[in-house]
Amino acid sequence: MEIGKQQSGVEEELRRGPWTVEEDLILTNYISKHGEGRWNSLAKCAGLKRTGKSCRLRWLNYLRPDVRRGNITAEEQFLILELHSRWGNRWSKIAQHLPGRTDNEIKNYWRTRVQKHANQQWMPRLLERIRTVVDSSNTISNALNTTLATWNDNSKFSSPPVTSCCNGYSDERDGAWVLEEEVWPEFPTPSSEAGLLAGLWELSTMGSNMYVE
DNA sequence: AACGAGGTCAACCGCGCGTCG
DNA sequence: GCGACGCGCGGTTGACCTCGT
Repeated sequence: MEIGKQQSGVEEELRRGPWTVEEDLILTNYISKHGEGRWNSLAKCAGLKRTGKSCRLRWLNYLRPDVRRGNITAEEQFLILELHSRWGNRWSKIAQHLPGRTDNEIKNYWRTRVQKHANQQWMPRLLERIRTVVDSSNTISNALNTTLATWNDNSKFSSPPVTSCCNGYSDERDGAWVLEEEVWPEFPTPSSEAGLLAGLWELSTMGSNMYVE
């Protein structure tokens, strides 16, 4: 384990790297008794040889009781795509709309699974398609799950959900998917922002507990 | 079975902002 | 007004895992 040094006065050994079960227990017990905040003094008072920053990160990203673990659901994927298209890399802001998910988790998810496809030309069309589905469907959760599950399971983000909404071909030069514009079907009136919000509100009433301002 | 490449994710780092004395 | 401090955010790193050859 790498050892760091405090900058001030008396040198004190600081632990870095992965947290042990014992450290997790100490931090959890301390916060349950005294609450969070004042992380630097918290670390000292709890007897942890960690920086306040490290304690805060460990608590917020891992130990907090309401941290939700496990796979990102289709609905969460849609929200991440939608909110990122709106706000960019504002991970903490995006995370506020996915209860139990941390900004770090969303950031990692985006960078490892989505980013390399984010600039492909079908992405805006996919978002538009989902918006339309959300806007026009009375079974929003099912519609989203169907659309995105097909997309994820069959293509691993490497191509748009062509089987359900459009045709396309793989560009010989770089393998990127190219949509054939003319085969896009005409959907009902393009969704308005209000329609999208209504759809997400619908989702929130179906137990997903997600919402948008 | 062994090895390398690529993916995943917890943790760290640097910076900027707000607050307080 | 200014410096110290605490905190939060986004970017990056590196250890570990998985998968293909």
